[in-house]
Amino acid sequence: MLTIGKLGKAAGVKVPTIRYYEQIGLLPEAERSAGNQRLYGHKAQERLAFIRHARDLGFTLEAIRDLLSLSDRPDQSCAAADAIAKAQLAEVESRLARLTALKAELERMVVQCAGGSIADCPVIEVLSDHSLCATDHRHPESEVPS
Amino acid sequence: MLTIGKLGKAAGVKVPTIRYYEQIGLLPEAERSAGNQRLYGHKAQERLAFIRHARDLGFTLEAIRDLLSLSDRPDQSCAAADAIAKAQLAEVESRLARLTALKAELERMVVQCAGGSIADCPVIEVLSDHSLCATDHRHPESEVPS
DNA sequence: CTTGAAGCTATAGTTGCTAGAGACATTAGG
DNA sequence: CCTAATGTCTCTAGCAACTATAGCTTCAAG
Repeated sequence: MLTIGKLGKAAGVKVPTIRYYEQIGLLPEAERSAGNQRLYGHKAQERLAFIRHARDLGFTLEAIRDLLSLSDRPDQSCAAADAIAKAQLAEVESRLARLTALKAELERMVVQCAGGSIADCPVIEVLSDHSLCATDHRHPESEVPS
Repeated sequence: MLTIGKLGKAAGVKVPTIRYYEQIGLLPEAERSAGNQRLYGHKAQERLAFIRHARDLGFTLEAIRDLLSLSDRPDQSCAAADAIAKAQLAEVESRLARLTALKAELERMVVQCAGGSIADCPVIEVLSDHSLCATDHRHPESEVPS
């Protein structure tokens, strides 16, 4: 049985984060020692690793909650899990597209800036006047949508 | 003079967001009509467009605050503005790199899933066991760092 | 002159944690 | 066995950047 600190170290997750996951019901309530400290077994360790890995891949806690409850019913179809992963992939792809456009525009700004004064700094200029952007694209709605 | 609603529509910013920007001091306090409603002139409209554009490019509100105060002093050197833009570019590039790695791994998961049962769903499997990831990469620290 | 849209303030909620305070538990060294 | 240093406990508040809600007032059109 591991204390919360060892578990955190093993999984690469900070201690308060583990307690937070328990609080929101992603992890079940842990067993307690005589002195009221949380103790974790192998199952909890696997579950936390799953969560951590999914977070690393950018899944939201809500999506992870769904994936976990799916993985608890191994007999069912994996269509739902596949759908969640596909949605995440689509999300990542759309963010990639947006970031790529941002990168191009930022590069244009930075390259043009030759260290003069603010009055003719292309950084300020481009930000002030959208029409100075490359004309062949629209801006993304926002960088990280709701 | 525009009411807050017209201004929002003109700049593509929601009304509560404008009030929020005023609250945190990004926009100056607006003039008020006889009936206490906010009124905006040309200058405010430009300032809001600047903010909106910078947000679209992923600058934080803190960075925008700095850029705005720089643009208010046109005689100074634009080195600071350039540094902010360069930092933002670096940030975008690092996020691009991370997202590209995520995309590859998600694609692997999704492609392998042939619609069987959860018990052998590659989505769940890969998430459960990190060693099933492509062995030639480490995961990014996190998708969007602090 | 009435009705409905748009505006006002103030507060709370969102996501995914992180930081702090102040008290108790455990462990390593002497 | 005692003490000091960690580790853990609960609880609350804070971060970014908004978004939503409630309950009110003001404005513009018919």
